[in-house]
Amino acid sequence: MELRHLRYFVAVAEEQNVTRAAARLHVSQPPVSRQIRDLEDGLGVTLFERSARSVRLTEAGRVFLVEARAVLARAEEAAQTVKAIASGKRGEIHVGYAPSLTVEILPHALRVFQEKSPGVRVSLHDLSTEEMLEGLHQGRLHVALMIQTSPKVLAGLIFDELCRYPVCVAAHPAHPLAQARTASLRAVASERIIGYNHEDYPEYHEWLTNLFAPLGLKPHLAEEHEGATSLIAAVEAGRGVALVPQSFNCFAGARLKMRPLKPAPAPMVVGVARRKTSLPAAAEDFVAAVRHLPSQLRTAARRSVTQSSI
Amino acid sequence: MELRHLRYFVAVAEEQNVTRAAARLHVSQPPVSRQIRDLEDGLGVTLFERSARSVRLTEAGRVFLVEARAVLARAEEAAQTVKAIASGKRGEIHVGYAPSLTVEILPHALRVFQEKSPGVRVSLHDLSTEEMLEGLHQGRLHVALMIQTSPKVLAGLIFDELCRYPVCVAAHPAHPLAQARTASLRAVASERIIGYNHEDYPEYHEWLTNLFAPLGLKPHLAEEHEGATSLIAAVEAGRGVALVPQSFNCFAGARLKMRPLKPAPAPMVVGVARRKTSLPAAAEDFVAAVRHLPSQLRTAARRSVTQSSI
DNA sequence: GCTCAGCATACCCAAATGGTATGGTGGCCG
DNA sequence: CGGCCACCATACCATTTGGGTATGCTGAGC
Repeated sequence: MELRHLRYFVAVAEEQNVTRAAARLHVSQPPVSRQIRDLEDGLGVTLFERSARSVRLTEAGRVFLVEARAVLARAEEAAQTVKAIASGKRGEIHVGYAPSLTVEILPHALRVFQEKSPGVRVSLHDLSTEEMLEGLHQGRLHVALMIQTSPKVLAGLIFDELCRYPVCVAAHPAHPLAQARTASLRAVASERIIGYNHEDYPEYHEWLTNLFAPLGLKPHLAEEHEGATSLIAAVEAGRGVALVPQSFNCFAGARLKMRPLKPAPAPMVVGVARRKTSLPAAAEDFVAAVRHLPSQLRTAARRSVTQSSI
Repeated sequence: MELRHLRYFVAVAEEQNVTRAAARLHVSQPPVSRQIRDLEDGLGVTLFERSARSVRLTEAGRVFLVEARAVLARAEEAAQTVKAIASGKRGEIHVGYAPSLTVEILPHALRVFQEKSPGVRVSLHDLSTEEMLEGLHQGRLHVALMIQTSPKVLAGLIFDELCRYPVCVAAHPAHPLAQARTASLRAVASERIIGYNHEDYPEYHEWLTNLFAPLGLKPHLAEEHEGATSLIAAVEAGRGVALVPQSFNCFAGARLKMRPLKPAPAPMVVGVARRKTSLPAAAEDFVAAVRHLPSQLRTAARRSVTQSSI
């Protein structure tokens, strides 16, 4: 049994007439007769009572008509659904994100994307850097909004920069470092540093070491946290200071003070990562939406530092 | 798109391997590759990510897999359903019946039939003779359990006799005719006769006239009713007597007394009528079930007359 | 870098689909 | 009641298409 048989059958059943059905199907009459016969033979069931002048559905045929219509409708629906998904009009995408780095860009990206692709569900996953890399490789994630890492860690992935944030010291408002407009690395070097752990943030330690190396200093990494939330809590508790991108400012709010480092080291780069292998259209669309950030967001880092640093 | 495409697609998707899928489908590998390609072309959607070594579903393909399975399952179900109906294992049949004539045979027939065809629903329709004839011709009824009528009224139908009942006089228990063991036609001729109307019971009047004609008498048809229920009510009310088959006895119970005519005229024949054109298997089965009545039911008429007439 | 698993391509043959011509049958109208 | 016509079935041919075999190509793994 093929869908063609069902299409022919439905046409004949609806027209109650082989010749008209053939016209409707844009074929001649004999093939229709034969396909119907083949269908009946295949099922082992007589679907039409035939006379020389007419065809009429049998009881079994009447039931089969509704079944055949249902099958054809389901098939048509399947085709439509898959087309919608392939074109990015429908579907679901899984997006990993680092909340502390994306507080500014993610809401905007979501708004732009949902306007363009209202039928696509965006599933957001708050993950560590390592979890995002793993998720991308395993295919569980389509895209990830994350800190830029070295090319070797990004192997097999494509990373596009979205914005840069100056490195800041985050400290309790009463902390001495919070009293000046800026902070020096040298001053930070004598503080307990609250940082990230190695398992979840594979390049954080290396970055931290490299930051202090030019001055011949070594950071005192006093605590390692699993994420921004507990890190902020530790800093707020006065257990030390953290070196974080300026985007933390929105995230931590008034609980911490942020002070840019002076002289400013290389800024921290936030971007979107995805697998090199082809993505579903909806995920591509999401990347496109997130990539054309308004310029104010790209430079927002500096603006907002200015706003909050006094 | 044909079901074959879906079958091949599901096989490849499930095996994650074209070669194994081909083996499962009992065809060689190249046709499978091509059918998948044709399917993708037809849909305009890439369903597999191909490498030289493997095929993997795309996101669209993953969705299409569940859709394709659903379509195939629905098609399979349609085939099974229609086979079950054609073989008489499932379905619904519409049976017309005259309650007063079938009180004995219908329950038995239903029991036998439902035991043999538990999946078939029997829809019973309490109808007049005329309604049954019309229903059979229009196809609304598959079979009818009814009084035998003349061949010209049964044109296009097949009638099989099931049982015969002696003609009885039905009267109120206090009525003079109810006092003797039997009744003569001559005695009945002087009574008001409660009968059926012409529209619903086309041959009743003729039968009544012919019954009295040999004696040179004419019946006094005082009332015409639409069915047995109101006829019984009228007789019970003492408005007259009725000439009915002996099967009325079970139906009317103690409300009326039944007395066989003596000498006995030709008995009334109850049988099963159906269209000459082919019936659904379930309806054929029903006819078969109703036809092999146990002999006690065929002769029950006389037995039960004997039982109740004293 | 060699091997091999595994998908794609090329090409051929057979089967199946669709077309044309025609036969057969039953209803309908003159 | 007989001829006509509508309409389905059959016969047969042409074209398409599905399936088979042979083989090429590519990338993973040893």
